[in-house]
Amino acid sequence: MQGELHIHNTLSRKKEIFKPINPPYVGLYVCGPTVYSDVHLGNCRTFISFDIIYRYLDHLGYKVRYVRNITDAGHLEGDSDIGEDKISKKARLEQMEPMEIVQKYTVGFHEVMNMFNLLPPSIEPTATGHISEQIEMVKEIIASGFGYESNGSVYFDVEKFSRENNYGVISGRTLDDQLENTRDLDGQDEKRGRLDFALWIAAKPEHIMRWPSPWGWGFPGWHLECSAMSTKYLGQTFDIHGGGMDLIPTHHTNEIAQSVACNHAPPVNYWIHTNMLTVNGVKMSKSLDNWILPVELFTGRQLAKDSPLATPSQAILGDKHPLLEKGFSPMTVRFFVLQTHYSSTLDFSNSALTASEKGFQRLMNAINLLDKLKTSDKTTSDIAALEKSCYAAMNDDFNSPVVIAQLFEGTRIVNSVNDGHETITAADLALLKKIFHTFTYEILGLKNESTGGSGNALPESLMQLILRMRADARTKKDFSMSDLIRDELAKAGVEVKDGKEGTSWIYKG
RNA sequence: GGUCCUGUGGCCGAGUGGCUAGGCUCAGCUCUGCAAAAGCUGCUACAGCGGUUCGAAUCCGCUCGGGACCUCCA
Repeated sequence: MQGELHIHNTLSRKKEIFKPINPPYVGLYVCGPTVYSDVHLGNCRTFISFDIIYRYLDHLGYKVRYVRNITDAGHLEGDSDIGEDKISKKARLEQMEPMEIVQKYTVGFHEVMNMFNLLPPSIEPTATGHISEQIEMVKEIIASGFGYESNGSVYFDVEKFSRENNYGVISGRTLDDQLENTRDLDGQDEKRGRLDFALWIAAKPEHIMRWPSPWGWGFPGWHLECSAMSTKYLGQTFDIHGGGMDLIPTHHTNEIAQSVACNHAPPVNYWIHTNMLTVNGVKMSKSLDNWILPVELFTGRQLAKDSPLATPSQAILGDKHPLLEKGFSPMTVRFFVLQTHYSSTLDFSNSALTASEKGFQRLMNAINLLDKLKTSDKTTSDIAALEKSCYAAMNDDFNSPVVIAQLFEGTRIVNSVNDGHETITAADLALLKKIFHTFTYEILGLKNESTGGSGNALPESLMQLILRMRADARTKKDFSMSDLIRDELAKAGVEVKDGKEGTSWIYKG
């Protein structure tokens, strides 16, 4: 009824018709954050993108098991497999237990996801909670001949794997190309091949985060957790795996190799990768100094240097942020993100955010008007066609910008009916309401932040009183009084809108 | 250096062979005590050069610009 869903698959670099392995069940795995620092806006962009993918699959009636991991161990600092665990390092620097670091940033992550109105995943497994599964997987890989031990660490033999498998199946790169263009890294004596990566890493006694294994005390390699946990919860081959496109050449390449070596089956049917968020055309990343934290974006101010906790509710704010002219609400940011397709780079700028803020308010105003529209015996616009266009857009690889364009067509209809330029039947109005609610709230996951018109009883009755006094003043041509009321309300964040049917108001904050 | 992606109107941003995307800005009009809101109208673009085609922003080639990955990164 809603047509076929097409998904751009990184493996084929083409849009393919989505066919689940075991309908109506769908397995969806997304690489989650490493909780050693705050999530920045670029991370949020990816998770927002997969939130609408999850929501739309759910809307289509699929029973989705959405797994998004928390990486709380095994992610190395530096550019080789001999560095320090990022969480251990942060714990040492902040003089905290590693699990305190993990807890602190996990709580912050959840709070931000909540502000952006993301649905929680079905399962949110942690790497440290699945050490034994990872050890079992390493054993399997060694047994299949693709892993080898060296001084208490275990490495994956990429060249051997490549003889029978396409190691670069997802990156599109050949082994020769990768061998030629890989830097020589220090301290790799333990590895047989320069592309080999760590499955298990031996830890020195002073290392805080370490676990016993058949190869001695150590901790798992970064790529292993996703293979182990996706296999455990979604099976050896599952439907969709997602993540940022910067994960393709290393993390996902190695993840596929491990899974194939262990399970002898391709792990994933559809790979979805989101593009990067840029600032002035350059990727926002943790290593560059151009990142913006959600709490900074919401307030327009910089996080104070001595802010103890990075959860938005506990943050201490300092001066105005150099990249921000003002603060933008979470839903404005979410709307801004969804106005670009997930596969395109999204460039951050104040003017683009401001444009989205106004557009989003216009959309919300139209939704607020829906309940006040008068119906007649004829509809002048094709509402059914609008619904069809919305589904067509979502089915075309989750094209949220086009869905939004359709919702603005709906906005135009609502406003025209409200102005008396167009008419709508009761049945079509019901359909129009359904379209707005389904796509704006349910699928795009937006919510109305402003409380205007019909909201709480007390502010509503107070506002009606004030607006009646203003109307009286206007009737008596006491315009200095009516304008004073309007201007003072504006200062308080309340915008009054005079229409043919009287005056309405909205709180803009 | 290698691999890949990309260049759309004042700004953001869809669109992969023919049919006005959309948002924001700006100008005019309608409505209005004025303003705002809303509606209508206008500004009608596809980096440059060449090729394929009846027809290209869309396919191919070259040139120029931007970016990503190759090292931790969503």
